[in-house]
Amino acid sequence: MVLQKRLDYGFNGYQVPVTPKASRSARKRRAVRKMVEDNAMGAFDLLATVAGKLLLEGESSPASSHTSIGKDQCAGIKENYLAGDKTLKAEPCDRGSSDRIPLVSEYKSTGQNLSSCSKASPVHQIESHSVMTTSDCSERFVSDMLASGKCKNELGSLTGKIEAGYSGNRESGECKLDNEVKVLVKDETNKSGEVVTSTGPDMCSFQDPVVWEGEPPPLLSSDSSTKVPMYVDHIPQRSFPASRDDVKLVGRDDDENFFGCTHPSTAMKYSRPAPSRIGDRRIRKILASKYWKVAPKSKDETHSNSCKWLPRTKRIYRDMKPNYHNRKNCYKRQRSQMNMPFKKRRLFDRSTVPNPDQGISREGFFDLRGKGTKGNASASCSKMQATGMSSSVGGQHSSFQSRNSHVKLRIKSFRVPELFIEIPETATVGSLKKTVMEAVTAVLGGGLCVGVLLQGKKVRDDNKTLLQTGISQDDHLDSVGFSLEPNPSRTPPPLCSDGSPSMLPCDDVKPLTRYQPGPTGEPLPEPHLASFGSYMESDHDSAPSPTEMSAEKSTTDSKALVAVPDMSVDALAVVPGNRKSRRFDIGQRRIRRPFSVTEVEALVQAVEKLGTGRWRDVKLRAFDSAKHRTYVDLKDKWKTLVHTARISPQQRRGEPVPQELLDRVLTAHAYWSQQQAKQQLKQPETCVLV
DNA sequence: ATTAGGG
DNA sequence: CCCTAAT
Repeated sequence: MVLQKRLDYGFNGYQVPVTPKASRSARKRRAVRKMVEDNAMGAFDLLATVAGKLLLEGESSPASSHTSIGKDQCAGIKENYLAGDKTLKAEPCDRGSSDRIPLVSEYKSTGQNLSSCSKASPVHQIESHSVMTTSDCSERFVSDMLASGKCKNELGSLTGKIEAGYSGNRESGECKLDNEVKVLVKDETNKSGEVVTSTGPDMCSFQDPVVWEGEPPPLLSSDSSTKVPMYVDHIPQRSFPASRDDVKLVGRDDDENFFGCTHPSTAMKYSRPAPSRIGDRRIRKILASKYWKVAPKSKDETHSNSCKWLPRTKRIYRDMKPNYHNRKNCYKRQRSQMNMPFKKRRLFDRSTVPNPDQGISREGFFDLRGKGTKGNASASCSKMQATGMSSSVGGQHSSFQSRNSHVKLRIKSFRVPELFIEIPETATVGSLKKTVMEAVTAVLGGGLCVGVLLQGKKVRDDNKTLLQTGISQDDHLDSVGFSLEPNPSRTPPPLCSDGSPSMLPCDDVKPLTRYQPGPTGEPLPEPHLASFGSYMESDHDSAPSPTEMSAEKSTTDSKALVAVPDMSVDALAVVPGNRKSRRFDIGQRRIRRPFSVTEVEALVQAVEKLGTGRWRDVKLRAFDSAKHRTYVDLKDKWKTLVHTARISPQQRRGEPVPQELLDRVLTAHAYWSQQQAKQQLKQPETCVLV
């Protein structure tokens, strides 16, 4: 059975954690991994939650998958942040449907905002609650929002409220629900934070929770947005353009200090009517059970138990819980961890992680979504999006007189394209979840690149300035878009949007494929491998510009971004359009890509000729075009092949490797082992001689 | 950067 | 597949 589903995420606001500059040193990168994970966790949590039932509730590893997503997602956001400006936001996707379902939304400032209307309303409560608690970390927010059973129960009503509010707004004709993600930059000092944002006339509710340590930022007043307490320790002295409708965030650029925490906010929209621009921001119901067929259990690889190479996320999460500790401590810990061995660090993380998740009700959100989306699921379901990772950047653009040459961009939303999943009817719901999660993780996790579109055309030259490309021009602001594109090196084949039709149907019921790896997977020596390799071409590490990625169809739905002139003139300079895509892969575990028989064949052949111990050469010889197969991978594969060949066929798993090949493996292995032994004996002599 | 081996 | 250690 093949399940196809496009996932749309609508997230409401989280502060994107940023990690220190990725160092070329893999080591350093690993070092920050932990940090990233910690920070990303919260954001992702929210994201994942919003995403719907993707979460692996209970059973296996709930949080597991999100982490990875969060990491990259966040990385991506940061990417945008760096590339664009300090103000990036993401909003729920538009679906062209009339109903929009805000998750934790923001409302028009027109006084329609719910919170102001009913202080006693659940919404209000929740928001307040969140605001208050968020004083810690984004994670906190999420947990708070979802955790308490109370919240859970209230969500239902929240939904109602939201809808009501929404409709009301619609009538007014200018109401927009705007869920956005805010990127906040926090200062290392961590003293007081807050930020930004809009403040509606009646945001009293928000005020309370807000605790200003020190003097309130000067910018608050003029804006019509909601004030939200943030973890921003330091707020830049500069002020925001008064007319800005959205929340802005300010912060320092230094990567090293960039240590944001996500944070949702309930901002109100500015009253300026700008309906068309935004379009429907409906959050699509994601995994409506209705549309997902679930089948009875079947054990298999789904339960990664059998998989020795359990993805890190799983491994970690098995005993790790989201980290919802206060930011300060968070920071401290991270810091302290910097000095300990990675291994130890990991353990440390696990043990220290509190256990916040308890009682969290993800259902709440889900239900909310479900209700809101009403019968649109089917529509959206069938709606295929040819574009791979299309993203919609939307919003209105405001023409601010720029005092300086800065451009502010706001990304309204990013959409995750279809995922094709093939899973036996006998699979369990749990395995389905895992599978989906894996697929999602794979996409968001490591396979994304950001593309920049201008008037529908991709801007490939990363070195051009915004000015040169025209992105900074007011009249072009509407046509600037960003797209999330598969990062060849990491994107799991299955995800390629429209891509190869081969992956769609897949009638042959395979044992239990993850998510139908690639074009029914046959990367191979000559032709296949080559093509495969080319497909996976650019490697993250070398992938210079996201924009270079191929993305046939530029996002049609990419809308305008808000460009807001800003002061920090150097920001852009700091983000020279080259190779920062590296950030995407920080701490991201590679997706699992089982070797196909063809690949095995190629490997065996190469090893027969070159022998073991020359993996570099093997790689060059047989897998040169397969960028995702490193010599280490090949070595590992050989190792497993040898093992596989030695065990009984019954014990083997995965795609069966022809016995013939296994025999060759043993033969070759024996031969080369012998050769190696001989060398060993000779070696001493030569040494002595020399 | 490679290789080797444990996890 | 990851992580280290040793080259």
